[in-house]
Amino acid sequence: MRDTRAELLAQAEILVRGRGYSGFSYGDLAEAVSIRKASIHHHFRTKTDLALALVAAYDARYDVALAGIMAAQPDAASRIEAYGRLYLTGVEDGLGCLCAVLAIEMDTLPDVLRADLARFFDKHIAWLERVLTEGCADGSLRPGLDPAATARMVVATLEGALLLERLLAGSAGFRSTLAALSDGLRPPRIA
Amino acid sequence: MRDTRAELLAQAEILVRGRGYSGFSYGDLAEAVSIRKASIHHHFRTKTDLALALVAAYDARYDVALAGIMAAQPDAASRIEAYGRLYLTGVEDGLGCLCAVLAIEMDTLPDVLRADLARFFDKHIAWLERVLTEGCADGSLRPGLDPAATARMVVATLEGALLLERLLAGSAGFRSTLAALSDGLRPPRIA
DNA sequence: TTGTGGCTACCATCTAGTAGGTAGATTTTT
DNA sequence: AAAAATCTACCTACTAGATGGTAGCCACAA
Repeated sequence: MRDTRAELLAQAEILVRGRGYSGFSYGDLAEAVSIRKASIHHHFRTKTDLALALVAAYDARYDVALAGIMAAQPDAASRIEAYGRLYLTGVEDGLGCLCAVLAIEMDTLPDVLRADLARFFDKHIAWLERVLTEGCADGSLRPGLDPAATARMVVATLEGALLLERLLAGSAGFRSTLAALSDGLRPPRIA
Repeated sequence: MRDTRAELLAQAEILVRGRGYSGFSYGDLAEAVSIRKASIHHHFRTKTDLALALVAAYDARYDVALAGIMAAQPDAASRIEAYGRLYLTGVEDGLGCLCAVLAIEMDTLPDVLRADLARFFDKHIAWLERVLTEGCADGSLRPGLDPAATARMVVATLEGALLLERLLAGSAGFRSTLAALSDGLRPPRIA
C-alpha cells in the first residue's frame, strides 16, 4: 500500500525547493505523483495547508538532525561544522532550503505560514547561540565572540551559500564558504 | 512627460523583490503603474525581457556603488563594511535582493537569465576577492585568510542576512550579523 | 455502513501574450 | 510650408491555457 500523502509531501518539497512556492502548481504535483489534481485536495484542502505541512515536516527533520549533532559531536567547533554540512545535501541535490524559498515570497504568504517560517529560523538561531556560548567557554571557539550575533551570522551564511552555490560552483563552492566560516570562528593561532 | 519604461522597471523591481518572479504578474504591474496590461508588452515584449532588463539595471546600479566604495573608503576593512551596508536598504525597505529572488526560482528561468544572475554574483565575488587580498597585504584584515573562499562567504552571509532579517529582526538583526562578519575578518587582538 | 482515497467534470479567475485600432508626435517628401 | 508617411505609446478586446478549488460520484476496506 502506498502512502500517497507522504509522496505528495516529498514531491511537493522538491518542486517548491526548486521552483519557488508560486512557481509550482497542484497540476505539477499531480503529474509528479500520478494522481489527478483534484485528488490532492483530499489530502491538503488548500495550497496553504500543503505549505504548512511541508514546513512542519521539514522542521521536524531538522529537530532530529540537531539532536543527532549534539549526540555525535563532542565540541562546539565540530557541532557548527556538522550543522553546516546539513545544508550540503541541498547543494548536491540542486535544491534550495524550503524555508528560504518561502521567505523570499514573504509578501504573498498567509500570516500563519510566515509565523512558522520565523519560528523555524529562530529555533536554529537559538540552538546555535547555545552551541556558540559553550564553544567560547570550552575554548574550541574564539573567545569574546558574540554568541547571539554570531548565531544569526552562521544561519545567514549557510542559507546564503546554499542559495548562491546552487547557482554558481555547486558543492565545491559551498565547502569553500564553510571553511571560511569556520576559520573566522576559530581561536586565533599563536603562530 | 513621464518615463513609463522607467516606472515599469521601478515598480516591477519592487514587485519581484517582494513576491518573487512567478509571484508577480503583468496584471499587478499594470495596476501599479496605471496603464493597461497589454501596454506593458509594448515596452517589454515578454516577461523574460522584463526580467533581463531588471537584472541589467540592478547590476548597473551595483557597478556604480562598488566604484563609489573604492573611491570613498581608504582600507579593505571599511570597504567590506561599506559593501555590507549596501544590503541594508533592502532590509529597511522590506525588499530582498533581486538576484537572490530570481536565483531561488532558478529551475523555471530561461538560460539567458540564469547566466546573467551567475555573472552578477561572480562579479561581486571577484570584487571582494580583490579587496580582501589588499586587506591581507595592508594589515587591515586577518592575515592568512583565504581571499577566494572569504569572498564567497561574504556574499553568502549578506545575501542570507538580507533574506533572514527581512523576515525576523529587520535592520537591527542585519547590523548584528554585519558586526559578527567583520569581527571574523579583523586581525586577532593581542589583548 | 461509514470512511477513505481516488475519479470525472466543472467553475471563476488569472496568466502571458496577440490583434488591431487610435491619437498625437516626429520625420520625410513634395 | 504643406502634405504624407512613419513612429510612439497607449487602448479595447480577445485567446488559449493554467490556476486553485468545488461538486458529486464510485470502489473498496474496516
